[in-house]
Parts: sequence; C-alpha cells; structure tokens
Amino acid sequence: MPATPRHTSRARVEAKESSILDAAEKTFAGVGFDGAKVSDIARAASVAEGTVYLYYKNKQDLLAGVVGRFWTQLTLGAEAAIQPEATTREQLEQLGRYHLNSILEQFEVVSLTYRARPQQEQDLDQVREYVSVFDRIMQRGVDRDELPKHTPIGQLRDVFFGTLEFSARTLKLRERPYDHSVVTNLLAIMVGSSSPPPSSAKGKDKEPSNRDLMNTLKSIQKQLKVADKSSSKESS
Amino acid sequence: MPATPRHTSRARVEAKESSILDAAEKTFAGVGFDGAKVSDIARAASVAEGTVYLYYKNKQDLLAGVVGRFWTQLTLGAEAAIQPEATTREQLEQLGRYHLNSILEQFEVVSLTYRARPQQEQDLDQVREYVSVFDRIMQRGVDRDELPKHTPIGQLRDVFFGTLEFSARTLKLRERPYDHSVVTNLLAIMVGSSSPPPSSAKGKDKEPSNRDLMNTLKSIQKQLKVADKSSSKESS
DNA sequence: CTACCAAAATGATTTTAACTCATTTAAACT
DNA sequence: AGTTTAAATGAGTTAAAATCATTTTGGTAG
Repeated sequence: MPATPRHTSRARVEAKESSILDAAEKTFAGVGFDGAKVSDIARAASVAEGTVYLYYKNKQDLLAGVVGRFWTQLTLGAEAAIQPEATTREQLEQLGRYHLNSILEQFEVVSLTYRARPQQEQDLDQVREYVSVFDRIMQRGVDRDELPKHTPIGQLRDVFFGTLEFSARTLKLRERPYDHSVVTNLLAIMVGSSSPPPSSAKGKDKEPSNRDLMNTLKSIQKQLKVADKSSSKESS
Repeated sequence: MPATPRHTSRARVEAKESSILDAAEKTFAGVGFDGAKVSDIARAASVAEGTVYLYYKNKQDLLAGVVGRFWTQLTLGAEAAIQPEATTREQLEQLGRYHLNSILEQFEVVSLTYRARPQQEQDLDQVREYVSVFDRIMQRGVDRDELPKHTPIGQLRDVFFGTLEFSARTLKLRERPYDHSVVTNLLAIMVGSSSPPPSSAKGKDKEPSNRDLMNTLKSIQKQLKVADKSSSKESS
C-alpha cells in the first residue's frame, strides 16, 4: 500500500498517483463522472485497471482525489494572488477576480465538486481551507478597523461565494467570458462602492490595469498546475 | 405507451406515473441517486421493474422527473406566498423567506438538482420558470419606480439565489434551523436597510444599494439575531 | 551475480445493477 | 360473448465497477 512504503521510493509512488489523478481529471472533465470508465482512465494513465484500485478505494474516491487536489491548488493560487499590504477592499477584489476567473476556466472540475460532496459525510476539507482565505481577509479587516467590529463574516462569505458561483453559471450558460463587473458590483453591495459606479455606461472599454491582473492570475495558475503535492488517502 | 392513450383513461396513467415519482423521490432523498436501485423504487411503487421503464427512459430521466416536479411545485408555492399588492421590498422578503425555508425543508431534493442538470444539454426548464418569479417582482419594481431604471436584475438574481443557497448549505452543515435574519441581511445589502428608499426624491439615485461601508454593515449587524461567532473556527 | 522477498502491478473473473424484450394480463369497444 | 390493443411483467442480457490469484519488479543480502 502507498501508505507505508518500505521498499519503493516515495517519489515514484507519488508520481504514479499524480499521473492517475491527471488522467482521471482529464477524463472526468471530458465526459463527466458517469461517462468515464475506470478502464479508460487506467489506459490514459498507462496502468492496468486494477492498479487504479491500489491507489483509490473506488471510483468515488478517485473523484474525491481529483476535486481535493483542485481546491488545494486553488487555495495556493488565491494566497499568491492577494497582496498582503493591500486594503481589505482591494484584497476582496483580488480574491473575487481570482475566484471567478478560476471557476470559469475550470468549470467542469468545479462542477465535479457537487458529485464528490454529498457522498462523504464530512465535507471536503480542501474546500473549507479555501473559503478560510476569505475569512482571514475579513478578520484582518476587522482587526484593522477597516470593517465594523461585529461584521458577520460567515454570512458575507455565503454572499461572496454564492453570488460568484451563480454568476459563473450564468456566464457559462450565456457563453460569456469572464466579466470583471460582476466582482465590482458584488463588492459594491458588500462593502460599498469606492470605485467608479459600475453600471451607467455599459462596459465597452476594458480597463487596462484589469488586464494586467488577469494575465498575472493566469500565469500563476498555470505554474501551480505543474508543481503539485497533494495526497489523498484516508477514505472511509 | 402513455404518450398516446387511446384506450386507457389519462387519469389512471398519471396516477401511476405520480406514484412512481413519489417512490423515486423518497428513495433518492433517502439513499441518494447512486445508492438507489431501480428495483427498490419499483417495489416501493408496487410495480415491476420493467414498468418503471415504460414511464421513464432510464434512471436519469426518472431523476429529471422528480426534480422537475419539485421545482414546478416550488414555483406554485412561491406565487402563492407573494402578496400581489405588497411593495417590491416586501415581495422580495416573502420570496426570500419562502425560498430559504423550502430548500432547507427539502434539502435532499434540491441537492438532486445538481445530479440532473449537467446531463441534459438543455437546462431544466422548471428551474428557469422558478427564477423568473424573481425577475417579475424586480421588473414590476422598476416599472413602479420602486427600483432604479437600470437595475441589473440578472446580476441581482445571482446574488439573491446564490446567497440563499449557500446560506442554506451553511445552516445545514451547522445543523441550524431556518433563520430569518439571513433573508433580512440579504435584502439589506440588495436594496438597502428596512425602510424602503424614497423612489424619485433624488434625481441621480440610480444605484440600488451603494451605501457607505460602515452604515450598510452596521445596519446589518443590528438585525442580526443569531450571532455568527462560530464562523472563524478554522484558524490553521 | 544470484537468490530471495515483499511491494507493486496485472488482467481475467466475479459481482452488481441498469436496462431489454418475449410473454402474459388487463382493459376497451363491439 | 370475442377481438384487439395497451399495459405490465420479470427472467434474461449486458456493461462496467470492483476483486483477487498470479506475475512482475526492484531492492537487499549472501
């Protein structure tokens, strides 16, 4: 078992585990969870079907591995995208942009989260770690007196992520690309508007500084994809 | 086939179809989509396994039937819960209460929606019909000058339903009951605090909610009934 | 280098559950 | 009554997940 390797080097085992995850992610994203056959995933990873079950208890556990790794990397990317010295409002905007952009780019993997969540009694730890990035920004805002002392962080978290996720679905449904105004408007109702008002002139000119950040975020994400060190074991 | 009944009365066919749906809903809600066997559903509906397939093409189609019926009834309930003569803000509050309460009460069926959606290329029509209830309230608000002329209804719809759905998940996760303050706070940030803003007093008042940061959040916290202390548990 | 051993990998076999279809049963209409 | 056609049945088929006896690999020691 990969849990207690005595003979084989850990690096090799993790490389194989990661290559199975890669194949699974590609297959799941392409044809969906139900459409994906474990035998296809095994072939894509260049292993036998039985080998997959050495690393993952079953197909559901494999999905949990894919989804867990995704959120772990999303957390790393979010932390990289947030400037530590920025104001709370700026940090929220950075997180909002990063989040919306990421879930749009990897929409299929995000959707898989809903297939993984209900089965495990305990929610996905990696998702909780991710949303705690928001909590930390808000808590710092309170500590710095940029936000009222008893700001209901938990409720605003639902506003923040709930709105962004539903907005992403709407954009996907209408086959529209990332739209920065979604984040701007969300921040406006969450913490008031300190930037130019969102609507009036219908967004026909993209802000150039906006593009810079977008490109930055994309390159960050791609870098994170290469270097990965997630481990999924301990499944019930 | 039930599609073209010449001999048999339509009522009987629909009764049987409905009883199969009842059994399927109960089973799906109880053990989940994957955990439910069609043979179990058939037994619960007192029909043979093959009979299920006379009414529904496959298991996925059966799920779509369950989920579709749920949202259709939710639409009817929502329309009944809204007083036609009430102000826009009151109507939004009525819809918000009804929505949050309903999805908390039938959380399992709502979750099944995510299993039904991705498979059909066309989204569930019944869900779209449901959210259009919100759109109509907002449009009437605009027509009556209770809302600014260029209110971004589509974006606020994502705020509304996204927030309520994520809030419902949070409440479920923490095993908390329906909490009216969630709706109150949501409305506060969407259309301002409890007293409806005078519609056409100020000439340039077109943004729905841009209050100052402190004022908005302070009005929220006053209306908070259940403290949100436990939100910052995970300080890793 | 060869022998040895345990971890790792394999893929044929088993199991499970969705789905089918030849047959039977029930209902409608004359 | 008898005829016809719809509706229902459940044993049988099929496909894919999961298993496990066997083989291969790679590290270690004599």
